[in-house]
Amino acid sequence: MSKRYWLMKTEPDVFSIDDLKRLKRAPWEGVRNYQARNFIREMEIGDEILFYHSSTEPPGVAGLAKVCRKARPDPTAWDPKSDYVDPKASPQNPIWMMVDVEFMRKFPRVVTLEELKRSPFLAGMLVIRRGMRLSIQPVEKEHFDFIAKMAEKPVVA
DNA sequence: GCCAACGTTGGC
DNA sequence: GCCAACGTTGGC
Repeated sequence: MSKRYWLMKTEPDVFSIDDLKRLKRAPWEGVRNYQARNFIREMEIGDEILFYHSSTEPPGVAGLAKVCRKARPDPTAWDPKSDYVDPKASPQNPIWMMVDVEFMRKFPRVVTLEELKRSPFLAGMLVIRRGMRLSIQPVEKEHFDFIAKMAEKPVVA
């Protein structure tokens, strides 16, 4: 199975690229959407991730990470103290899964959602679609590479 | 803070 | 199984 590419959204107030840089590796907890969960199941070690900051100003891709541990049950689903608790989940029926992710790098600048929308090359990316709330999305390698390059260049006005 | 878009829930 | 009501996401 060849390497795949993903975009993963997080609110930086909750978990940011700086948090991952400090921790080096971390479990990606709290995914509570079936479509996103199914993508988590497909992830392989070494898959690369666009680390996307949402609900912040500006929203955009803040850096890169990679999958460093395959999917396993997300124990926060049955932790009553967790914000992500789901009464239907239990150790016998975990429902929700998580992978561990490893820091690769923080971009010298955020590649903003606005820039992604403006780039003809990136037309068709899921993240720029109106109403797209999916927190984990597959990404084309060409788009992934292009965004990594954008991060190294100044914003085109 | 607003609200469009979408997912989930639950009555029927 | 339909679909209205409700809750959440996340850009703006």
